[in-house]
Amino acid sequence: MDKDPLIKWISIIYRYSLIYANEQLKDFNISAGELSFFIAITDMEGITQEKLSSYLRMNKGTTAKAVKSLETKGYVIKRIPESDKRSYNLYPTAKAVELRKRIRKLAFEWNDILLKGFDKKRRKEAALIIEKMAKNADMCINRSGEDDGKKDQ
Amino acid sequence: MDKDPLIKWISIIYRYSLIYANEQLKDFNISAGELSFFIAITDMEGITQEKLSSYLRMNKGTTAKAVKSLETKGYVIKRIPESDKRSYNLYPTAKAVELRKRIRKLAFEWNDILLKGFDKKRRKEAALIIEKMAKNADMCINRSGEDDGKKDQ
DNA sequence: AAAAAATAGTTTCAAATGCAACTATATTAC
DNA sequence: GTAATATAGTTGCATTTGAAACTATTTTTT
Repeated sequence: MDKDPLIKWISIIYRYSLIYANEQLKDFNISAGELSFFIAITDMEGITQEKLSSYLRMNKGTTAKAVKSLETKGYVIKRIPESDKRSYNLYPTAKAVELRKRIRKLAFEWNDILLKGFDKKRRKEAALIIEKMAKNADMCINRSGEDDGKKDQ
Repeated sequence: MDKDPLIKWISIIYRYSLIYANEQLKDFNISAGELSFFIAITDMEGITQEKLSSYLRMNKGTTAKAVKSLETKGYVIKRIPESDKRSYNLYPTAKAVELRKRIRKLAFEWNDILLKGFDKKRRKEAALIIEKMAKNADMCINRSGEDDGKKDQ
């Protein structure tokens, strides 16, 4: 049963997610790599790149590039706050806000594809498991995931 | 609960897996991207690139590059079979076979990190869920995953 | 307040990957 | 058996990403 390590399947899910997103986003001039940044910025107006990086667990260089691209494409505006001139607050443009719902929907349609054949209870279980695994990974790499101290359950 | 789409967590798990593997593999002159190819070739001696691509669900171009790199590094030998001169059979070198166990162990140590805090039953459940999700993704992108026809369970 | 350290972001380089066009060989159709 | 199609692999180009070195501010130390 554990002939293949989990990472084999995770890798497939991740790579196919990018393929799917690229296909679906073709008409919007947003790339798969930019998707999570787009969603986060439209959801959390005014967020800084630093916060964005830590929220998505992305390298800050990656964040810089994605944000710059979204800015060039007219989806994001950067504003330097008086309070800290090193940083930017990121705001979605009207054009981005207009697309927000459709783009978010797309991410959740992919959820439904991944969870096809799962009943409600198993969907919830899947979400919990995946999120916990990500937090375990985070804890290992950054020692920053909150270890909730819970024992095996 | 479903504020964030699953892909956010999948992305974190995948990217952190690469970071972990790159760190752990430093001494072996094998990169994270080559890892799954290394394991598959040492497990399935004589496999072709075509089969390898379909087994790992990797683009054949990606496979070609990874295999070439593993060959350059002295881990893989390509042999053209009489039966089909277009293809290669891939064999691990002695050097690869020698490392095989340690490299495989590494992949499963990462499993243990991801599944920290999960009891036996939940580990099995996690493996089933992840594999099913990957097959759902595969089905969507390639219409090739075997749809087992099972209803929601 | 000057020096040192921390923080926010950018840029360069390299790795991982997909796609599409390409070559070479095999198989199928006619 | 030749032409058309399919299959196996390679290569060039683009995207996604991380690491590390860098600049510019801010905060902390002394």
